[in-house]
Amino acid sequence: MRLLVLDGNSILNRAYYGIKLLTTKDGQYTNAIYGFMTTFRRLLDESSPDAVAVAFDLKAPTFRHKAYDGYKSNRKGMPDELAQQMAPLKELISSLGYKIVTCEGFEADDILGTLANVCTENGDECIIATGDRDSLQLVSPTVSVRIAATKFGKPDVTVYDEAKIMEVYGVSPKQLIDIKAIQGDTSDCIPGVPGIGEKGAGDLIRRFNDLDNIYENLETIDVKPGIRKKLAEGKESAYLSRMLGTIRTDADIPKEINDYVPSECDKSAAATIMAKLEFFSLLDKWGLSAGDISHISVKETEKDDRSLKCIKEFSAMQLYESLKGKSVDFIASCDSSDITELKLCSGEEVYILDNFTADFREFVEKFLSDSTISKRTHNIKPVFAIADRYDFGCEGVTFDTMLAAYLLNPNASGYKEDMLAGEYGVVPLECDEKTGFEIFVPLADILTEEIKAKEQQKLLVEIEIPLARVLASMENIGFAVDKQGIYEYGESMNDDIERLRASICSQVGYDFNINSPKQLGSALFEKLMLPKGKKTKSGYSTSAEVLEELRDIHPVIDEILEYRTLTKLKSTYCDGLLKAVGEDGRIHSSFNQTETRTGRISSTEPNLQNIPVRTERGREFRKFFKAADGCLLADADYSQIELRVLASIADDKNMIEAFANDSDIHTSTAAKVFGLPENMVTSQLRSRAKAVNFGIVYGIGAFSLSKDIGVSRKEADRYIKDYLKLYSGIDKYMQQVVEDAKNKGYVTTIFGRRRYLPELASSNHNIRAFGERVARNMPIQGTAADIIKIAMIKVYERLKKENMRSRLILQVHDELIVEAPEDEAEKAARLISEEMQSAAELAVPLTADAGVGKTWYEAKT
DNA sequence: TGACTCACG
DNA sequence: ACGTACGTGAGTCAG
Repeated sequence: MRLLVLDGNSILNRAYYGIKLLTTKDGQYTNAIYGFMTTFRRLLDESSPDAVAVAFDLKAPTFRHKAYDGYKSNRKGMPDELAQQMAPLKELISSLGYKIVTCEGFEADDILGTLANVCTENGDECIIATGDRDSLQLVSPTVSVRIAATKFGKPDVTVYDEAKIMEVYGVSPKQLIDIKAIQGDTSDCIPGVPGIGEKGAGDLIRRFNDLDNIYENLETIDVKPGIRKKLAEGKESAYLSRMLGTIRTDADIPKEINDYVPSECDKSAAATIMAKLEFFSLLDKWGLSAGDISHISVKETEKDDRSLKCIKEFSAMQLYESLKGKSVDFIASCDSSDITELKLCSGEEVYILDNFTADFREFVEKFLSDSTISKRTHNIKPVFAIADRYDFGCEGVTFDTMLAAYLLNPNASGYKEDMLAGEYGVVPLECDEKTGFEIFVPLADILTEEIKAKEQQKLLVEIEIPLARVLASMENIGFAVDKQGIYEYGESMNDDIERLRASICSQVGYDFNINSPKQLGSALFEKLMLPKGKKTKSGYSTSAEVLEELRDIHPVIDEILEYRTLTKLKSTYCDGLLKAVGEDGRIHSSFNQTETRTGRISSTEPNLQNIPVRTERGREFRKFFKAADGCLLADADYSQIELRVLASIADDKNMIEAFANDSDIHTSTAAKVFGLPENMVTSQLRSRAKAVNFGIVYGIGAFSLSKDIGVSRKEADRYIKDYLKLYSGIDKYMQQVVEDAKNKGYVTTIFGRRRYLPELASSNHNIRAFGERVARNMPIQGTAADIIKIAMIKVYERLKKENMRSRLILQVHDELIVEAPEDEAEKAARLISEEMQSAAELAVPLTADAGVGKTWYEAKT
């Protein structure tokens, strides 16, 4: 038999400190449970035990030896964020079928010791898993210890058997107790022999075997007089320490291994707990699925007495007539280009229509385009896309559970319906058939209430839902590219890349893969012995930032940077984009509306929001992004939208005035901060002021600012102080927003978009500091995101209203691109910048600069 | 699959 | 004493 014994407290503790704080949206902390479960899973997979025991302290702190009151008295109690994770974890472990073991008067350690002892006696194999090195003393021929740590959020396990302990410590497991008896352990309040530490203690035991032998022969052993004296004086303490440091093996717990064989997993209970904890990614790893999540258990009292009934016999067109003016929920199944099935729910009646239904096409078009029918669904964008493609309307959409759930909590990892149902405690309706509505209807009802309660109705109905239509249209239209041009550009780089590769390898002295940070690191820092800068988790950093420092030291560095630039351009942009060109010669990126925590949209497959621009060579690439034949591109971007939003939110007199006067904000800032007239501001001073302005938006620290602009930390600190004195409204706002966030647990944009900040409650300084920066940044970045979303909707609607053939095709956070027939292009450019400027009324004017050109390169001003 | 690097706002 | 700016996505390596 093989028994796996976990030290629950210790592993939970390691997980807590190793993983950034996570919470569910109700504020239940979950990071330690998550880390524990990942480690647990890994231990099970690695050791395939026949039996498993999870040991916990009964209550913390317990006293192992009443005789010594000081024991563990200086151990801090567990932080509350950790303590409240204990109960759900135990529940989860039990529901998965594993035994939890506790024992009055004994710590988890002692349970480990007792079970290890049982196994040693019976000849069973025992694997102890803990985060605590104390347990290494339990190792025997049949007992091994796995030290489980959570490093950077990942489980990490080191196996210790007798040989490994000998290799690391040079002693047997039992001798570890004697080393500790001399060395002591402040965290456990074990005094040891004062004046002798790790090195001395190890040395003594390695040479003289054990504590008894040392004291029996104290006068004759070969040690320095000072050590002998300390040993003599510390004798009593040493023996006390040995007693304290010895793990007990007599806990009163079941000693039959068969008692620990896992019982069957209660799938429904386990999946439901995981859903409540929002651990959807764990379901699969524990052999569970979303289908196991029980929706019943949550709020029995609020059970809905509605029930649904599937209507089989009906005529599609009569049904359509009867739905006019009603509220209808629908679930559309789509293939790559069309709706294949449409399920409807009106009141308590459910209808299912598909390709075999008579008049299916006609019904779909009439139903979707009828604005008198108020519609709710989950994920409306693909439906808008189909309606757009076949040019029938899709009107009357009043609610989207996916978009609503995103607004309620943009931190979630996903927005699938069954996940949401688990999260929001949905109780399914009674239904004579599984249709999806038994979950969807109550979910939509709950989310509707939540959205109202949080006053996000307008955000949903006036921004996100209309935006989905715009995004669908942008995806359908795509961006025309010069495929041949991209290909030739890529081919033309091959020779340069090969030349650089050969030159770099010859300078290093051997062939290696320059793309591998590991191989490059050893080439630079071991072969060429260049001074190493920052380290990463797995070796030397070879980032551009580090290499930049080495530029003057070795000529190969420039070539590596050049090589990196070229291969990046080739693989990500040439090869990557070519793969994404559709049969129509256009790139149809996807725009994700529920991805970012700030409210921005993101672009994937391919990402068109990171096409190079900062260097001329990269910017050339935009020459391949072109307007269709007979068309031009009109491009407009906001000028300093984030700083304008900041000036407005913070209501800062000085900054508002600067924008009102249409000053160059960075020059104006420099002039004021450095006390010069504007015409005396050098480009260096301007660029420093610009860096401070950026830093302020990001939540700033003096260290990062100094690194960014290459001044001393002290000087950077001065800049920030002067800046905040000058812009005192911003100073006040930055303090206020963090305080509010700590009180409320979230921050908001001026349009009511929220982001929850569990990080602010962390006891870890770094995590908390991160939360504070986010609190300062999100209202700014998020409000800017809201504004451009409004602008996109306005541009889309206005183009339609004016019967123009120009179409919005891309958004890059503060920039919009429209493809316009040549004769409309100038008008389109004016129209975009007008709509962008009037998208929101701030305390400062919004400005947007527009340009027109055949390619993106030309159009961008 | 995660780490690293680097492209963008 | 610690670690170091906000928000993304993609390609590559290596375990």
